[in-house]
Amino acid sequence: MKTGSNKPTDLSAQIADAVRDAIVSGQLIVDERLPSEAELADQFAVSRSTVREALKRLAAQSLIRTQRGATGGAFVNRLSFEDAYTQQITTSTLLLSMNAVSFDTACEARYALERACAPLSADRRSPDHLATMRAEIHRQSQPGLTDEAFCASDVAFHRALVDGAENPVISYQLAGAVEAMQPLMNMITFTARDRAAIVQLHTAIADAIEANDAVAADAELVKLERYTRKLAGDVLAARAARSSGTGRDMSS
Amino acid sequence: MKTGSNKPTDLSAQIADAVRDAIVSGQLIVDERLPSEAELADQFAVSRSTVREALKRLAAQSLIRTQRGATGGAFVNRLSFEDAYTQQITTSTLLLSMNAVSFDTACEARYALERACAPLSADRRSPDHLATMRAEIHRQSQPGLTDEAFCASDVAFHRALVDGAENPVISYQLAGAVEAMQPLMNMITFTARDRAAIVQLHTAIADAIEANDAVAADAELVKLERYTRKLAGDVLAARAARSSGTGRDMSS
DNA sequence: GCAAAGTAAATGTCAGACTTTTAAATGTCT
DNA sequence: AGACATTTAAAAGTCTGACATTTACTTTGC
Repeated sequence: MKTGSNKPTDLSAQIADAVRDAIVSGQLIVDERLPSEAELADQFAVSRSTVREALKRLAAQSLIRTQRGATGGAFVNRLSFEDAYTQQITTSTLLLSMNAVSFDTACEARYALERACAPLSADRRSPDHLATMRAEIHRQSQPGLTDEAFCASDVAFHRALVDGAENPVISYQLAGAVEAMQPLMNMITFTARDRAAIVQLHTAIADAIEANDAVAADAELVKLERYTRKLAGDVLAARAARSSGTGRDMSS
Repeated sequence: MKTGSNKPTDLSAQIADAVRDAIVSGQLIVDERLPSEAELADQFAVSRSTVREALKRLAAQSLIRTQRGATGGAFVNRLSFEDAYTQQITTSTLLLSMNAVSFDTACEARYALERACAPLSADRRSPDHLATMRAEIHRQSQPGLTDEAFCASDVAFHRALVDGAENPVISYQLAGAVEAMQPLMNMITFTARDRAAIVQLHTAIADAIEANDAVAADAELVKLERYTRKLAGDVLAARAARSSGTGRDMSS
């Protein structure tokens, strides 16, 4: 696949690739110390600056961490779920915002994946997750809430639903799908009626999860997806009616 | 959440964060050119090397690309799905290999998500996807295949299934879940009987997808998941029987 | 024996020079 | 005038050497 000899890239990129391969292939194990910058510079026959640029690339991917001082250096980093979450979220968000992904496509993906973990969540959810869901529903019922805060609470609600599956890998995978939707949702202005409808659907979902009723949870999620897409469709239609060519819109 | 003033991090990290924020928040748009390294060094009142290290960090996340020459510079990069795929895959793979995730947890996540897109795939799959699936099944039936090649073909089969949903966001999200399983699967030695069973299940899945039968596809995926977990469980049991403390195993 | 001072090794930062790449401006020939 | 060659300038890429800062270890002095 990657023949490598594609383009004679930067030296720093080549070095970063070499070290990355060593980490991914297991030649360098977690918490192992890399040679010092000076030694690496010798080994690769480049200057220290070049090595440093390579190390910064790896640090940006959380593959290594660096410590200063006498026993310091660059160490292979244990990629934490938390780090992976945040990376996933930024990547997903940018992917959606930069690639003219239609609202429908993103929405479909999100609800398809979310419905996948609803049965697991219905089976395993802890009181904690339920409490979070209820708390977010309550917040969403507050009248003074801005649209942004409403969306943020919406995300928190769905995160709790996903986390209820008690599977960190699923939580990680869905972090991107759920959070990346928020900027898209922020384009919608929620009327009081919209909010009431959403709160009602959220309540139904929470009820189903609490009752360990996977089928009901799925059904309510489908309703919520339909409602969300309808809202977005209305926004789109309204925009199209107002102006027929004012920059970027939400569709493809 | 992130108060920012946590630790007085590196200058290069601070600068990278500042530029990243500008990109994510939309202050810098796709293909826009950043100031030259020298100008950035002036603006942030640091040396050019420091700016360069910051830019390398961003380049590692595919947030910017750089061009040499007269009209060159650093440009905000449109994050392509392809780039996002590969990032997702390395991150997911490392996450699993470094965090003592049990085979069952990873497997559950993968099949939960894969089952989520089976209905979509059954609905929309193109002849191309079907052809790929059939081709991979055929390859898996070849006798001389190594275990690694068998696993790689397995991944390709499932990728085709996922891609059949014709939703790039789903394909992106599942790339990690599917590919990251391969190293774990590679620990299994497949007997001829195992392979035959898997090929049969794959065939059933392909048949269901071809017949637009979402329910059947889901059922076969469940069977495949069960079979896979059983295989892994046997490997685990065999190891536990042989030696009761030889380094890392596949469980938590 | 223990605390303070010193030392060494490592990363972090800086300044400046040189190299390479690239596009555009300029010049030259037909 | 147009096509081709040459020069030039701007930018990233690389190298060298120096200094600053951090941190663990060692030595010294009491």
